[in-house]
Amino acid sequence: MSNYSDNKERFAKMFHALSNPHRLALFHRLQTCCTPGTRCSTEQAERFCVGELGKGLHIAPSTLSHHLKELHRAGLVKMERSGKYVECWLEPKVLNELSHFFTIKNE
Amino acid sequence: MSNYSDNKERFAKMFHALSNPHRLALFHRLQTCCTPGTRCSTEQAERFCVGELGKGLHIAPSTLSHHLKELHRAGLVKMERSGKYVECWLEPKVLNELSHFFTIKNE
DNA sequence: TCTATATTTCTATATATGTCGAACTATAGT
DNA sequence: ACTATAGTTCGACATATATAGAAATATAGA
Repeated sequence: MSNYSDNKERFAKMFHALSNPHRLALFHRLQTCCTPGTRCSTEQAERFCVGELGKGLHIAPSTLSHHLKELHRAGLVKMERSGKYVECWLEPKVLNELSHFFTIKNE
Repeated sequence: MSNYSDNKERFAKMFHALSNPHRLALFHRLQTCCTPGTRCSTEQAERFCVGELGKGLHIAPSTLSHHLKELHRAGLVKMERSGKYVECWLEPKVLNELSHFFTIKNE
């Protein structure tokens, strides 16, 4: 189990990635596991391409790319090219780590 | 229930506060609900004074004060003067909010 | 009141970050 | 090969941040 002591820097980097409102919005968009109204059977995050993710954020493509790179480097977002597009998604494992991080410790 | 949409900026500020390794260490020290070996009955975070929190971090008192102020302004840390000291602690409510933030949404 | 301890505020400075536009790379379709 | 679309890299710049030291404030105790 990934505890804080072994991952100080890693957690700090993840929180840094989430500290920018634009990046947080991107992350949040990736968190919705299925289209509204439907219900996912698996706890699987959905995939979005870069352009879709940036919609409504009113930032330049270069800025969008920069922010997704930051999220990727922090280990929060997976990225893979698929033809003309680059797909982005979250690993549920990382979300669980983060969720667990905020439970009060009984060391 | 405090959802993301109503608290975008607030969450970003909390993550920003946690994005610095020194602040993250301070936060983590506050997370231990009781002294090692013991077991807490209540889910109550412990109180530490500013000086105690800074031990082992090797930062100047002014820097320590600055960081705790950031954590406080982000709403993560409560502070109250008690005589010569200033006591710091976490609100379990905020920890729960953050823990919940990382669960996959079924919007 | 004087002193020691705890903490904060102020000021300065080096470094990091967010942002964009221009140029570039990758891919698909004609 | 040419063109359009998707996305990235690079360079520049304005702003934000981490840090420390010096000075100030708060409190307890002699």
